[in-house]
Amino acid sequence: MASPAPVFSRVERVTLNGLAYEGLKSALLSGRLEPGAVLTLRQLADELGTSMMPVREAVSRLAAENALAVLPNRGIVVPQLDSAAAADIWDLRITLEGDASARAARHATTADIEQMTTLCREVEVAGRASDLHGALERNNAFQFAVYQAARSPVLLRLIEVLRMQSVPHCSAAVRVMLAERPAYFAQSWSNHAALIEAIAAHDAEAAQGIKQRDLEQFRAFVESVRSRQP
Amino acid sequence: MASPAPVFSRVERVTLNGLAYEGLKSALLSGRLEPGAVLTLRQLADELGTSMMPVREAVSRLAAENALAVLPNRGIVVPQLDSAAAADIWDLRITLEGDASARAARHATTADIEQMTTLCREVEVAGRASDLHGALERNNAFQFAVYQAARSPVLLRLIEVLRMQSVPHCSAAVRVMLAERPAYFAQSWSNHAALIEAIAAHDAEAAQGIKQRDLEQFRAFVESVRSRQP
DNA sequence: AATTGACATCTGTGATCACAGCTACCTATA
DNA sequence: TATAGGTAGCTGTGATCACAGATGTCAATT
Repeated sequence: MASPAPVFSRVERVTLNGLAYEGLKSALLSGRLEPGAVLTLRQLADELGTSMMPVREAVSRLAAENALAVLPNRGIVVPQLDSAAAADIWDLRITLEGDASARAARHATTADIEQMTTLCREVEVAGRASDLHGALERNNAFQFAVYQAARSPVLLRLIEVLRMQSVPHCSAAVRVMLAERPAYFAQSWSNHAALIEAIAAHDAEAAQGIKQRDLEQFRAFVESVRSRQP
Repeated sequence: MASPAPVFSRVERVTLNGLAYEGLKSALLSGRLEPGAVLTLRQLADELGTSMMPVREAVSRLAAENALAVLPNRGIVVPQLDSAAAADIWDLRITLEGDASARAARHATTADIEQMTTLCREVEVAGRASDLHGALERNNAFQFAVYQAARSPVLLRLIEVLRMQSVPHCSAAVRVMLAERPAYFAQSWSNHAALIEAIAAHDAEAAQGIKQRDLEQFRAFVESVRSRQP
């Protein structure tokens, strides 16, 4: 039942191309890039200490995933979503992240649940310490721990792609939340606790419902902030 | 209500990079590339009459989408899915293509339904004329016409990504089907007719169910062929 | 004073070159 | 004859260069 004793972890080739991609992906997923922000290949290459070549392939990938947009001879921009595109992505996020939560409830191991619990507690600790940036990061890690437990690499990848488009669109709202509404955070903790509970009970439908309601709530919040400050 | 009279269609920049990507995507989606087939950048560049540069960016994108795999210093290969990966992709195809069919039922216009009907009839005509390759191509066009009617560019893109991984895995089974089981085709026509009917009636649940059953059937067929000839 | 034109400067795109890594073939050895 | 070792010929990766296109500035013109 256990694997036959993995003495060595498989070595994986690392390319500058891949590093550039991971760096940009992480910047997008953690909300460090604002919509409308303009980058250039040369600037990114300088920051990475490489030539333009690896960066342009990374950007090319991100552009294919609509996570970045290339302005012909003007630079690279983080796309600004109109409301139709945003709604499109929200709907799919709710479908797929709900689905992933349900699958996590079906397949999560004890170790998975332990990790979720740990991360969830770390979010809480960071929140209480008013380390909001840290709380956000832990929060992200928690959610991806859930999706990882779904045991579907393809689904995980799709969720990543959707989030790379969605997160920048939410970053303004997140800033508002951190500044004005730390109470909103507390609510999300209780959501997380309920989610873990459902997953631990292997109740797929409950997990899916909790996650979807959580996302709907957040979506409504983001939209209310956007309508307030256009 | 109508748009304000578009006199000129927006010009779109075309790059060799994009052309290479589209060419490879089309080859994958139409089943012209077998799993295990090995390509090289230089060969692809020669075929396109360009340098390696545009090709490698296109390949880089496809590799990021798991539609191609890069063997470090050995070439580029169309991935062979193990049964776990195949099951993963099938599950998601059934979810998302079912979802798209439901959305199509909600949003399809008269023009959409007309186009579906036309394409469906063309599949039938090609099938009767024993133009199996043409029938396959029309069949693909029909399905994407449905998904296009879902009015969700993001969902359409996700389906494309999944299909690029799935189609090569099915190509052997499709070959068997064309050779030995043309009757299977007839069945798919009736599925298509029922799907159009449900969409025309704006019955989202029915459309979703029909599409999902259709895919389950095809999945079972593909798996039976694979287990027969490993 | 307003408008038009040209130019300097920046961008991404594509081509070419250099290089390290992996295979597979082939030879020399036991 | 079987095996080990070396080498030649591929591969993708990365760097550098050349170029066309878009933009914003600034001056000349009306």
